Amino acid sequence: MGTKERRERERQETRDKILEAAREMFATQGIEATTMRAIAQRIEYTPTAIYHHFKDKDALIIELCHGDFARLGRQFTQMERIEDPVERLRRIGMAYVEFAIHNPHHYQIMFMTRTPVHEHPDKNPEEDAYGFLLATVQEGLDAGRFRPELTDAHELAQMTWSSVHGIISLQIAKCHDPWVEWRDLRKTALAIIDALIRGILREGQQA
Amino acid sequence: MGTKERRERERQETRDKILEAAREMFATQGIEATTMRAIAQRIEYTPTAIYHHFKDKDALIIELCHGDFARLGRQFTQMERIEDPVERLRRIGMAYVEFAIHNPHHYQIMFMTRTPVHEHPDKNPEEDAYGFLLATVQEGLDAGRFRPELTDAHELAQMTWSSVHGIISLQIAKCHDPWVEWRDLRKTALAIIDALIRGILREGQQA
DNA sequence: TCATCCACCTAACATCGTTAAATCACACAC
DNA sequence: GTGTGTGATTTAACGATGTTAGGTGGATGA
Repeated sequence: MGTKERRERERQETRDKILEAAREMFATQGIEATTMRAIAQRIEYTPTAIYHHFKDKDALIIELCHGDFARLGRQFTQMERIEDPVERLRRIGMAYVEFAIHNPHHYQIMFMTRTPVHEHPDKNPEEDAYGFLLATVQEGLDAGRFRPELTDAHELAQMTWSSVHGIISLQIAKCHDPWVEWRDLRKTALAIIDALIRGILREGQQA
Repeated sequence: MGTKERRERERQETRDKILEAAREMFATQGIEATTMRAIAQRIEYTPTAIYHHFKDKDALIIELCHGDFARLGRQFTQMERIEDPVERLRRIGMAYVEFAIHNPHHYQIMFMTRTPVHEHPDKNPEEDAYGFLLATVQEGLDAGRFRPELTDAHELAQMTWSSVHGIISLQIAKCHDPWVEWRDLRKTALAIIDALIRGILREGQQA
């Protein structure tokens, strides 16, 4: 008799309903403005019901981040078939930008706020976006594509990552400030990626 | 009789005490964790007293930001005497990094969070850090130092700004995450600035 | 002397995340 | 069928937050 299984399934269903509601409300209203009571009301439950499925609001956020990191990682691994590691680097950068444009609020949670510790998931390579970037950089390093003074894969990965993150996060945080004439995000991001790649490539390796 | 002046001065004094307390508590505990009640207790006032000097917590934050932007702008204008605009660009970037290292919490408020509208101050050039960056880039542009496809001063300013902001903000937000082996901030930032500048300079203009 | 003013305080409100304890529905043992 | 759990959900509340209405008290100025 599968009553236990059904119970488990039902439990999972309401858990998913919570996640789904939280996901959309975080994305549209922002994380701070989304209250536990509001999430509960949305799925026609009582606020306390959520605490039966998640320890607290942070746990809810972390779980959502988990899924988002996995999605981002999957986007990256689609670039696996690109032979040239430098070209792959460029494409990773643009995929990152697209992710941010389509999920600005989640981007903010994932990369712009101090998340509560949040240890690494199960190192599943499909979800490990940073690992994929690191591997790509290492490949370029092994092929001798970069300038001789750049030998640290982590440093190179962090350089490329942060240079796209910079323009994304500034525009997310400051897009409404009138004292900067913002340019198109995709265009500026591409210019940054191109400039940075030019700047890290060994002489004679320019595309 | 200067009683009116004295009253005004006294008012200003407690106002400054509030600002000073808030400044330090924001810097050490973080902005969210610093409560209005705590600020009040620190200066031995009642929470409501603060509201006699500032409309609300946001107004307090904005006022502090104001001062911080001015400080940053003053740091920048110290580079005025550097002749070469490209070298000045590099030095601006490093000054920006130093500012962030010494004021991480304020940096977070100034550049990593959506501040409530916060219109531009009085365009005082001494406080307008972005304006100073923009002027430097324009100077390099006029001197024909950059690649021919890069003609927009705002785009160039945003490229250089965001590439240093990227590594700073990532390390501030994610420095405790164990899934990235962070490198020294100053070193990585310098590598990024150098790479980016190499990547935007016209051929034959390399330092 | 007395009304005024203004900095400041007392007391409270609404809302937040969160928790202890009660309730309710339903599967199971006898 | 009747207790007996068990586990999902609710009721009611707690403490903390930002904030506000209304009062207090002491110096000012006529």
